[in-house]
Amino acid sequence: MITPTQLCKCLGDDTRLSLICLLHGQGEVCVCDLVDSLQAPQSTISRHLAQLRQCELVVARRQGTWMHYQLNPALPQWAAEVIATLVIPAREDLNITLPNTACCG
Amino acid sequence: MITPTQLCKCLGDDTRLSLICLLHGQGEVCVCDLVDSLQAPQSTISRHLAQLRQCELVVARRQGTWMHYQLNPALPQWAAEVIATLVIPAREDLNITLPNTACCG
DNA sequence: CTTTAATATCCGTATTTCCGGATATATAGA
DNA sequence: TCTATATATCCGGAAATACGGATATTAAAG
Repeated sequence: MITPTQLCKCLGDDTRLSLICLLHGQGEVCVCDLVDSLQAPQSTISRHLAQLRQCELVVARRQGTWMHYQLNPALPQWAAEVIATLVIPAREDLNITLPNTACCG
Repeated sequence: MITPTQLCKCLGDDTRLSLICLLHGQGEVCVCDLVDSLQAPQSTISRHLAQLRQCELVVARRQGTWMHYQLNPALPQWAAEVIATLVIPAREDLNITLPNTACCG
């Protein structure tokens, strides 16, 4: 179970917070869309996603060669609440625009 | 003005999160009480307080040789909300017990 | 079984962060 | 002015974190 300190550590990085913003309020998003949106090397995105997975902030589902990520729907309530609160100013600060095109069906 | 990433970085450390827990819901607390409560070297506490000050999460008031800290009452609402949400599980996780004795009048 | 595409992991390096003893600063009181 | 107390800052070293190109893994397709 994630601790408050760990949650903050996870969210205390621009790339990871951006990923959380992209996932929040969406259903599943595949990695290629995340890489596209953030314009960062694939290995960087993948590494941060692994970290978010390890803290159980996100969960992944494989569909063929694609991986679909979403926020862990079973987060403790306080964590979900912190994320929901942060996402609003973070979207503005980090200039996050939700991708409206899915690279994969 | 603090950014969401910066807030999370600040809160993503046991010592700093503990300090925030000790200050939240209290009025002012002096440094000696904080050092006492957290059982950490004075320089460590002072360094973390300086960081919290720099991010404007806390404000300080000098009274003679003592410094009194409190949460910045003028935080952006989202930041205040994140802190209020986090403090509850953090108190439990970090075993924070509020000091009921003030070392200085 | 080979190729191709998507994603994950490895690994050496650069950067950041944290630590705490030593020292500096600031203030009150004698 | 000298002393004592509270707090802040300095500094060198240790530890953690981030980066991204190269490589490995996985699965679909031919």
